[in-house]
Amino acid sequence: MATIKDIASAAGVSLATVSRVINNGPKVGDATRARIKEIMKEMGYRPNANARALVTQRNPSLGVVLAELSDPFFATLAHGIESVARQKDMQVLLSSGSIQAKTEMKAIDTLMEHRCEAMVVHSKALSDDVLVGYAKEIPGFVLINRYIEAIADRCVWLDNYAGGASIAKHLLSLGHKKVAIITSQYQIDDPILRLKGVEDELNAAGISIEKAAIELATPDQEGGEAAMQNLLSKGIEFTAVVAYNDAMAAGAMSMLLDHGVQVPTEVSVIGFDDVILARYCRPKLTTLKYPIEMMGVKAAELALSLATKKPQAEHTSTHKYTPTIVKRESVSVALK
Amino acid sequence: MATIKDIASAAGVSLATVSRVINNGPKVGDATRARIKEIMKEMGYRPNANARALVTQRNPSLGVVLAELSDPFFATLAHGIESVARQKDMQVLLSSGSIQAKTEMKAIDTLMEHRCEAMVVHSKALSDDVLVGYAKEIPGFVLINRYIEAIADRCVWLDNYAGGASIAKHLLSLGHKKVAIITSQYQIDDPILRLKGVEDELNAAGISIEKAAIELATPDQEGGEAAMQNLLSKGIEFTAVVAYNDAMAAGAMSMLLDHGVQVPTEVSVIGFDDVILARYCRPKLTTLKYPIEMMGVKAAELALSLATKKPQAEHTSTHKYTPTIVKRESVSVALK
DNA sequence: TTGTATGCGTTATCAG
DNA sequence: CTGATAACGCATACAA
Repeated sequence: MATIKDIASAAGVSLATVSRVINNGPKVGDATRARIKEIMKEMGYRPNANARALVTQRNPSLGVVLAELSDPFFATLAHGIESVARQKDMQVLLSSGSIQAKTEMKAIDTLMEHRCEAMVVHSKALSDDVLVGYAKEIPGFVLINRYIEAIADRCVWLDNYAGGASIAKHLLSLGHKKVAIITSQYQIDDPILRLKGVEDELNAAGISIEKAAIELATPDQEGGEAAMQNLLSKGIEFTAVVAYNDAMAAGAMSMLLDHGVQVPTEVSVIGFDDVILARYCRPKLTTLKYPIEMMGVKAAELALSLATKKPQAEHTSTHKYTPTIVKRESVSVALK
Repeated sequence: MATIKDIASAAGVSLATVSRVINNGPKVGDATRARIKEIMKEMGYRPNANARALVTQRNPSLGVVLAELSDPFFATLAHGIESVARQKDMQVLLSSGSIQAKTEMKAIDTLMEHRCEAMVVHSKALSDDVLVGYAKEIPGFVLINRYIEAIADRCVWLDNYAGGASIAKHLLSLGHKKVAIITSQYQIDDPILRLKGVEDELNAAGISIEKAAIELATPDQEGGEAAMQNLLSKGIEFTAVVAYNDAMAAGAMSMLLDHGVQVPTEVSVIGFDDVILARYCRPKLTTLKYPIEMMGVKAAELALSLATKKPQAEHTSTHKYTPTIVKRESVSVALK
């Protein structure tokens, strides 16, 4: 592959001159500039980003680590991030962490080795301390979907507890008293906080959820189905079920429908996230909107701004988002 | 950030020795090796991937360009690709092309500048010639979801025509004679070929589709809804509608249901892709399985193998996939 | 306006 | 076993 040197000798000029036209340097004669550009086209010259990064001491790229790309939720997040990267002419380096401490750490390390100046990472498996350590080492390090006190200004996160609480409020307002829970078997903070939000609010209204009415399963459709299956076969009574996310809600709804239970007439179902399928399933899912794309955009912008050591523009010191309820068809007033 | 030189002087050895321990070089004393490793930990040393790529003349990374990450279809594709990259310790560089020639080209160019040794690209907007040009220049260049004769062995693609044909066959076998089409307004080859497959097969059975029964719209839920809306208000008669993809099918089905038309009793609906929502919507969508993740894996492996100039192992010279029908609930025998 | 020289962090080729 | 030293491709301060 042609290098800057090849171009230089082909054009009969020095390296420096070629370098100048590449970078739109100011002091180059129009004639030479044109000629050099011409030659570059002919020879199919491509600047070597690695060499440039080395000498420049900066790699205009944004590292991203998330759990599973196949999950529509993360895909949407990635889309948000990617859009700002593209707009700012940043290359995105992507790694999957798959919620395992070792993998997540390796992903971040690799990104660091590439010296990408900004990174937004989704990590559930790594400890606070480790993450704080990275944050200290990398100016443009931003955490998405996680809140750590010590680096609050580097976290873009959702108030899961508030989300749980507003679900409970909504259900309460509709007269529901018997509610079942279908949550994730992975006891990371998201499901824990959501559940606590629901329970606290319910308790405040004098309602408590029995242990048996809480099912844990994989946070996907299959999990939702299995959980509902269990609930049904245990003979638990409920007029509403709150699911950890839309996928589980959809799975639960499928199972309900398959068993001849009407939704929402007999049982109301509420999800979380408002991913695309919430609008596709029948009945359309009432859920909580998780503004994940917006948060991805925010996180990317924050990371970039932090990386370029901009003044404290973005340092509002808190980047909390609150989910809002989206009322569709799967929730109605309690029957009994 | 600490460099290899810093480590060397801190350890009182030469650069070469440090480099050796980094790369697990063979000839280093155990004592020195241990000591150097220790020092590297202490100083938080991270090899600089850019410098390494420069001198090594190889960047162990896989470039990926696709249309829209937010689309579950592409997310699944990306997931397949990413999984093989991770397994082979390759960093993935991701770019979105958004189906615009300029953007797609820029994405590829950027990837080239980074000298990634393999790339799998999804391009609909670029011309055959341009793509062939890239393929010639980049050994590890693989095209996904597109077939170009001249570089057949670099294409991992789906036989859309055959897919269309098998849809028609299925419908025919169920006695459908009046079928409407909802397709994409973007007239790239996928929709064109699928449609042709359907029409040819139908024609062979003596059935033709009237122009008015073919609706174009955006290839998403909204498009599907709008298209069905049009069909309905034009008073077109049909017992089956074949949609360009699952999203449009789901949209169409929504609209049908909203208008009190039973699916599949009165009208059958068939999709394409078998993305996740096909299993979530009610009735569950009968569709054609597009083995996109598998194809992503294949494309990535092919690209990597091509890049490392492996023998002609993978060069079966054709990487065609054929979609297969997945029978669920949205299609039944024709009513009338 | 253009050229020369130096160094960015590593690897690799030689010698010791 | 270990140490100099020359690239790698490019940007840039300093000369001319």
